[in-house]
Amino acid sequence: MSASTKLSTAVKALSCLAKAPDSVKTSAEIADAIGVNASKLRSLLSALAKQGIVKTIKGKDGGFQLNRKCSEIDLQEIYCGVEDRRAFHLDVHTGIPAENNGAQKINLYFNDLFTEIQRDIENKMKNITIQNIINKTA
Amino acid sequence: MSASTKLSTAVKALSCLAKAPDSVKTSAEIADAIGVNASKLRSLLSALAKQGIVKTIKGKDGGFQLNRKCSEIDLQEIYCGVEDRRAFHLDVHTGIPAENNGAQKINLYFNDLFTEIQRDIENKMKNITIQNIINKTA
DNA sequence: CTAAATTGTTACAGTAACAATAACAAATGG
DNA sequence: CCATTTGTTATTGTTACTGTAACAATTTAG
Repeated sequence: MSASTKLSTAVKALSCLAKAPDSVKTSAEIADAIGVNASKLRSLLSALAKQGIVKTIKGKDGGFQLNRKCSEIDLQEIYCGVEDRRAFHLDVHTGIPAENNGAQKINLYFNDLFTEIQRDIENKMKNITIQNIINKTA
Repeated sequence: MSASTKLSTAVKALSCLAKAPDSVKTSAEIADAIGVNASKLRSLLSALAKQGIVKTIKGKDGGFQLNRKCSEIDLQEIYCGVEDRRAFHLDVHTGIPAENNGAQKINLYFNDLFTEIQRDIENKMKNITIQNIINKTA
């Protein structure tokens, strides 16, 4: 799953849970509703559980449930929970150095630039909550 | 080659050419100087030639040469020349639709969001020229 | 206590993507 | 004609990814 696909899948699952915040839904139910594989979804939701975004209930009659209000869950933390790397990670070619310090300096330049871009993106995502998305897609 | 790697490699090649704007360098010379494969570099530079960023000279004593001043080449057009997709392409999971219009709406939402992010990135890159990078990494 | 259900994680096979290189046709100039 | 260089395609090995299955661990019901 690409990073951006994980993000959108997680949002679909969360907004599915948001339809009945007090009930418990199994991974199979959610997976069926949003059209993804239940096993993949479980690993996604278990990551969100570690972030405290959802609550998991094991065993018979178990499943998943929102752990917070939709207005208190933003895209940035979903992303960070679901992906080990930083948001929209970019990389440069760290090829052979040789005595070639020009290429190395350009690598450093791009590392800085990409870091800056990532920060911009994360700031943008911090301001978008699940509730925002539900409102816009209702 | 990832998109971001192509971009940084292209910048290395261009700043290598910029060291002697009036001379012609072969792909082998440039590849050796920046530490990448000559064949890969040729396909990268041939894309930049189609954009009018570099000039190519085939045959004996041929090679590559800058076609414009460094201050008139920006990162955004390098990126677009070198990558067929748009800058830092992101995608959503376009899984089975079923009667499931909620998930589809979320896909549309993310398509819009990612498009907006791409536009932000491209605007940022438009303001950075090869000359800027040379100055900062000199 | 036993059985059923469910999460959480690992494994796996098949496929796709990628990297690095090689190879060669096309073009060019001497 | 020949040497050289680009531009493109093919090849090969490796890595990554996808979708699925399997199963241990956990929990509740009865």
